[in-house]
This record gives sequence, C-alpha cells and structure tokens, in this order.
Amino acid sequence: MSVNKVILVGRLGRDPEVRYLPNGEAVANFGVATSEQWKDRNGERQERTEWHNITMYRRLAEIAGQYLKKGSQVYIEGRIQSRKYTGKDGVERTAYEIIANEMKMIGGRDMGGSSSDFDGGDYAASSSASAAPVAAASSVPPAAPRREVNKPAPVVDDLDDDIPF
Amino acid sequence: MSVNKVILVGRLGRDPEVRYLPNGEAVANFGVATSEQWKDRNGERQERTEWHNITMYRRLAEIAGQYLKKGSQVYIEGRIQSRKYTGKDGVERTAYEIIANEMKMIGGRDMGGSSSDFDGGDYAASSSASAAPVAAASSVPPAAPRREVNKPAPVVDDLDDDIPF
Amino acid sequence: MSVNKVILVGRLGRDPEVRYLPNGEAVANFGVATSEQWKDRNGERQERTEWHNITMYRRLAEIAGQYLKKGSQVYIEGRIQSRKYTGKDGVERTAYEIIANEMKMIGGRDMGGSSSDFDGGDYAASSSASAAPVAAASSVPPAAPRREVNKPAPVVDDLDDDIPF
Amino acid sequence: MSVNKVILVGRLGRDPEVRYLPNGEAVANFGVATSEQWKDRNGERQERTEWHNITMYRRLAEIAGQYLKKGSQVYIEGRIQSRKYTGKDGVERTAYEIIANEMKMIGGRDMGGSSSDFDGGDYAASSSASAAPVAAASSVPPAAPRREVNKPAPVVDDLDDDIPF
DNA sequence: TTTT
DNA sequence: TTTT
Repeated sequence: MSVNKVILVGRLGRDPEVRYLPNGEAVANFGVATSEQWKDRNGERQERTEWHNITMYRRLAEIAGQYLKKGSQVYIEGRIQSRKYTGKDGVERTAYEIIANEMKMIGGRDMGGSSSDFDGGDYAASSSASAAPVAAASSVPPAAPRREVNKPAPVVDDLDDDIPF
Repeated sequence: MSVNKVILVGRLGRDPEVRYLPNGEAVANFGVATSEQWKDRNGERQERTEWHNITMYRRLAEIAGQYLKKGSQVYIEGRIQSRKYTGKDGVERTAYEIIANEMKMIGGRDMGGSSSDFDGGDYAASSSASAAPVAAASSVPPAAPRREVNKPAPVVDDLDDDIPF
Repeated sequence: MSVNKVILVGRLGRDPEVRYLPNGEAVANFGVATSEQWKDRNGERQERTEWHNITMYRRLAEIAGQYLKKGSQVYIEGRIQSRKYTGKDGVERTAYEIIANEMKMIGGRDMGGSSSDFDGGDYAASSSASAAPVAAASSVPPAAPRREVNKPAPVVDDLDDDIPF
Repeated sequence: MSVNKVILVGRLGRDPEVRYLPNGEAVANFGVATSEQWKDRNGERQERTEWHNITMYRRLAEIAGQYLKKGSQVYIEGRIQSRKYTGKDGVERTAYEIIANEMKMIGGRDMGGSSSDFDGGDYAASSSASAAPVAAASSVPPAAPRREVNKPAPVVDDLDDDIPF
C-alpha cells in the first residue's frame, strides 16, 4: 500500500501539446509553473519558480487541448513518475513528470481560455486511465521540431522520441 | 499564487543519511518507495515502483535520523523541487527531490522503528523552514562514499558534492 | 471551479456497515478516528480524537465490506458533504460526512484484515460515482438497531431513516 | 499516527469576521463555498453547493481580516474539527469546522481584494498554532448580533456564545 | 453567504 | 515557458 499524490495550482508556460497514440488515445504535455516567495536572512525578497512537466491521457488530454492555453491557471492532481531516457548526446538521464488524473480550470475570466466557449470546469481521468498506466512510450514528450498545437492534431506513429519534455 | 504539494505514503529503502551544514543545521536524505499495481490489457498483474528522494531540514531531519529506519512506513508532505547538477562524467542533469515539511510515522509496531522508545508521532517543519528554502547547497544529497548514519553524525564542511542522491 | 478534498489516515471504530439501495448499489458506512497530540502551555500532554463518518458507494462500498474491519488502518480520500436531517426528537440537525472516492489499506499485517485473503490494496470510486452524487437518501447512515455486517447484506427498501451515523 | 487534512478552493460568502481572545490572539471565521456540477441520469445539469465554516487563528486570522473579502477565491489547507454546543433552543448539536493552517489567495485581480495593497500571497499558521489547538471556546463562531468586521476589531471578553456559525 |  |  502506498500513496503518491501531487497537487498543483499554477500557470501554463505554453499551450498544451496534444498528440495521438497509434491506438487513437490522446496525450497532452505542458509545463506548469509554481513559484514560492520568501525573504532571506537579509530581508531580501527571493523567488523561485519550479516547472512541472504535466502529462495527461485520453479525455483529460483532449480537454486540456481544447480549453487550456498559455497562461491558464489550473488545479492539477496526479502522481509523480520518473522515466529514463537517452538523449541525443547519448547520455542517459531521468526525467520526472506529473501524470495527471484530475484537472480544474481556475480563475476563469479570460486569461488563457475564451470564456465564450467555456467558463471553468473540472475533469477527472477515467477510472481505468488512473489505474492503468499507459505504455512507457506514450509518456514521452514531444520531439525537437515542435508541431502545431490544439489544431488538427496529427496522429503520430511513434512517440518514442529521444528528447524528453 | 501557486500550490506545489506532494503527499506520499511509502517505505524507506535505507536508513536516513543525516548530515550537518556548517551552521549546524541538520539535513536528512533518504529514498521512499511507492508502488502501484494494475492489470494490463492481457489481465496480467503489473507493478511499478517509484523511488522518491526525500530531503528534510533541521528538526525534521533530526527526528528522521532518530526514528526512521530502512523499511519504516511514513507519511510525508512536502513540495517538489528540481536542481541542476553536473555529474562526475561532466554531464549536466536535473534531479528532483521532495522537500518535506511534515512527516508522520505509520503503522508503528516494530517494522522499522523501535516501539520501545517511540510509538508513532508526527512532526512539522518549523514555519520558517517551510517558508525559507535553505541555500541550494544544502539540498545536495550524500556523496559516493557513504558515511555512518544515525550516529555521531559528522559535521560536514561542504555539501556541494557532485553526485545527487 | 472549486476543490473540496479530504485526506484521512486513521482506524475504523467498528466493522463497516454495508447496505444496498433498491437499485442494488452498495453503500458502506463506518467511522474513522484520527487523533492529534500536543502539549498545552503547562507542558501537559493532550490528545484529541476526531471521528469521521465515512460513506462509500458501489464497488468501493463492497470492498470496504469485504476487507475492512474494526481497527483497520486506512487511507481515505474524499469530499466533505453535509446533510440536514430531522432526529427522532423532531429537531433538525446537520450531519457531515466524508464521501470517499479512494481507499487504500495501510499497514497490512493482520490488524484488521486477514492477510490470507488480502494484503493491502487500493481502490478508486468509478469515475461516475465520483461525478454523480447519489440521491440524498442513500447517504443516510444506519438506523438504531444495528444489523448484520459484511454478511449476506440485506437489501433495504428505504435508507431514509431519521438517525444519522 | 493519523492524518486529518482538508484542501479547499472556493469563495468567501461574506467578509471574514475577526475577533480577539482575551489573550490578544485573533480568531477569524468565514464561510467558503465549494460546488460540484454533474449530470443526473436524465442528462439534466445538477449543482450542489457546500458551505465550509473556516476558522483561523493568530497571524493567519489577521491576514484573513486584512485581505480576504466576500467573493475572494482562496486555497485553504486545514483539518476537520467537530464541536458540540447547545443552541438557544436548548438542543445539543455538533458543528464541524475547518481549522486552517495555510491560506493562499487565488486569482488575484480585484475580485474580493484591493490589488492596490496586495497581489496574491500565501500564509501558513505558525508551527505552534498548528500543533496546539486553542481552547475550545476560541473556535466558537460569532454570536447573533453581528459586529463590525475588518475594522477596529473589538476585543471580546468571551467567545463562548451559544450559536455556531 | 460565494461564484460561473 | 507562466504569472504577480
């Protein structure tokens, strides 16, 4: 028995990148920034920003592609997952990402999200999605040449690229 | 405004490693395993274990050093923090760790933890600890040659080693 | 957009009480204790126990009925929900309960739970369960004369009793 | 060992009510609404709103009094606590409230909160506050005749009123 | 009592 | 790469 839970509230650095697995399942990737402020011992205001790589599958991925935009503020629940990969430089590294199983749009108004088609909402991964991790390949982030996003999202044959995030 | 929160329940893979910063502050590092089970599309039982690198400071670090052992089951609350470092091979990598601000011992009994001196308990990082991240150096995990643990923990002069975790 | 999330780790005060709605859906009710200890300003050790009324539906309810027992340690995730009811004394009161959507058995071994048939596990409410609250009546806790539990659980016609929890 | 944690994101129904204990400690009370939407079996859109009674102490209470307003969107972390009281009608009831130990203002802009003096921020209860529950009396909500709020908050002699929330 |  |  164990628990591996992450709760984030932050903003997207870019529009989500949505891709499709050979079996038709959608996969969305995007970064979410959280930042903390504090005063150091000299009383100086400090800030530190952390970028979280988010991965969503299926319906959640599709919703992200439709409604989330660069700058959108989101509440995300998920789990931490690490993954080994070999970079173009032939070096093995470990990437970590948050596999989301729940997402809620925050703040609403129109920052990142056209209020005309949508005004806030919350979504959960299908039960099976949350229980059954998809094959490793599916959680590999987009390759070097970025493609169009939120558009006629291309069906890709192989997500097994060598560059993470 | 943002939220960066992690909740874990899992077991330690080793005894915690406790070190001391030049200013006398304790820093504890240890790994916690969480695992998930699921059935794949062929109905085969699958399991995946994730190892989380935990970092604790100050009082929480000292308590970890005193009461946690390899195999101990713990509840941990903290935040995700990443950190760039250059390995011995000269390659730059990013490590992620969980900076804990709360810890509770679970299950008790005698698996990992002598019930004679202690029977469960919960601890929170001092408010300032949670608000003010210590200098980056302090969150660097132990160097290659492992030292004694939970013992007359040595005061180290420099935590700026080049190997993470 | 809003978030209403509760995370509990505690022990059951009794075996779960499982009942069935007219439509065949299972409903489980049980109390979980959490306690906090602290030292008051006189340095005296204080303790306070809180009892949480847990409600589970469907598969989660059935699993609770099968595997949870008085004394079992559980991790529960859910939401807070209040409910007005009128007691036998004709007085209206408000009860609050935790509608669980995830449950994990902790600690294992044999305290509350026969390790022969089971060794820990985690369960999530079906997506629809979490999305669609059942009619108010279904969340009403068992009436005064306690019935058999974890057994050939009786199909009840009406859960609209007037005593909460 | 146990965990009793609540995470809420919602909006204040009214300005916080801040009072002071005889010892000078501030206590803030306010309601936060969370709501869930779902479609029932007839495909009809349903909504249910839950009101959570929030209690904050000390610095957190003062910050709430200063920066939170009716309509403000907040992230709150705390624990569930119940409390018995006898109403004016002589009937004993149990009230539940969320004792907050962390609060973050969300969304910013000017809905509920003058962006001139403040633009988002996060606050944690002092460590001692979170560890040591204040005397029961202190968590009793405001009595019938509402007093001024967010103003020269009066020092009250006794919070032992008989009406909760 | 909030908000969309 | 976000935002205040």
